[in-house]
Amino acid sequence: MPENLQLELQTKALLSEAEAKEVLSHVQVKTLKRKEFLLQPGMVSQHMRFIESGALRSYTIEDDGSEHTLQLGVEGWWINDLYSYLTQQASRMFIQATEPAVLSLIPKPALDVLLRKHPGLSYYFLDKFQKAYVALQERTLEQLGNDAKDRYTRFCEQYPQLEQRFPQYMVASYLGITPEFLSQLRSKFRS
Amino acid sequence: MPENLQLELQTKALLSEAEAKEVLSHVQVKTLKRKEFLLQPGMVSQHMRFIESGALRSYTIEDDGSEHTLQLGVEGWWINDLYSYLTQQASRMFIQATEPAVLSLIPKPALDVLLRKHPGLSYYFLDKFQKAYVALQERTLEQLGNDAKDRYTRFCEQYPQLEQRFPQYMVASYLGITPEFLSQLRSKFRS
DNA sequence: CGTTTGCTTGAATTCTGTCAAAGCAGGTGG
DNA sequence: CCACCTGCTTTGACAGAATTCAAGCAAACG
Repeated sequence: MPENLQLELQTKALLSEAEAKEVLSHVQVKTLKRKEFLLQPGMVSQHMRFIESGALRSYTIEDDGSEHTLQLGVEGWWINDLYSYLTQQASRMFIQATEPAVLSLIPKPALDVLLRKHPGLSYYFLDKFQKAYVALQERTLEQLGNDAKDRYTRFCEQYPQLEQRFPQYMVASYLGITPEFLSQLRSKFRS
Repeated sequence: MPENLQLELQTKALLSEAEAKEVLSHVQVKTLKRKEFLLQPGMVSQHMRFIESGALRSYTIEDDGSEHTLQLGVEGWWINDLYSYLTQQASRMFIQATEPAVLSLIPKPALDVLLRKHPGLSYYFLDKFQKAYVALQERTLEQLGNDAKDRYTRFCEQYPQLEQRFPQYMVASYLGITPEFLSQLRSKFRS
């Protein structure tokens, strides 16, 4: 069932087919309908979550009711509240399917054992973690100095898949602007 | 000499005095004059760096010449380009003393060995990494939804030490606004 | 179908950046 | 000790960027 994860493990984590199968033996498959939640505030993230198919986003809701999008993800990506997963503390985020989705979940206890057993897997996740950190740093620097137009064009260059796949208002909330203003930007671009 | 680091190791990493001394035996002390650089683009970060005294900031310079401040730090804090340190790739950042400073440097090879030897030290740095990640995430979310006034007031609440210690234009560049506008905000606050 | 959900548009308003000028130190050299 | 830098801050006028609010429209959904 989790073919994409197996492919990822063999081509990116460089596991043998047997090793990959061993990892997969611990995997639970989870199917989500559109708008269904994978994680909600108060819950503790118990799994590493790989998107086999579909699309999800993680976001917070502030006291004033505004939504802030932290991550958008599609098939082939990992999506999680890393803070909650690593510290086993209550999350403050929502992770919701924006399309019907299928996920492969690796329970944390099982993964902890597997990581010690398979160095390739450790390197893979260490690399993922470092990249997540750097990406966040990049995003912080991006937001510091560029106006909305620049941030939007860079977003489109960097993630052409996402721009078309998610509703505009989610992209807007990822970029930190209002949907109305993003609509204006887009209309300027068309002309 | 590195009394503050010893204190940190014993009270926060919960090392015994003997363990702390062992770590300190690998430490190099580095003294910086005001405006001197600890790291510049192209260099690889070879050490974990603890600020014994003084103040530093890390920042990037974009193609258009604008500066973006990533971190401000004072005595008792760690300062580094974690990306460069972890991956041993060339940095793209400046780290510069904004006041005369004294730092304790732990070379990466020595620290790697020490981490394996002293679980308390591992937990300490793991916790630091996680907190760095979460802080970055918080900052990203902060920038997404709040206007400059709110970001500034939160900054003052969260880091009252920093607000008084660094020139306004650095605080402005940390917050992602112009120094002139920060000046206006401040004058509004006084009245 | 009707309902929901998301997108577009425009006008008024607020927020923030730009530019230029002046003020205010702290440090330096004479 | 003073005069002069130099670097940083303040101020104000203005332009541009972005939000808010309200209305209408289109597509998707059940």
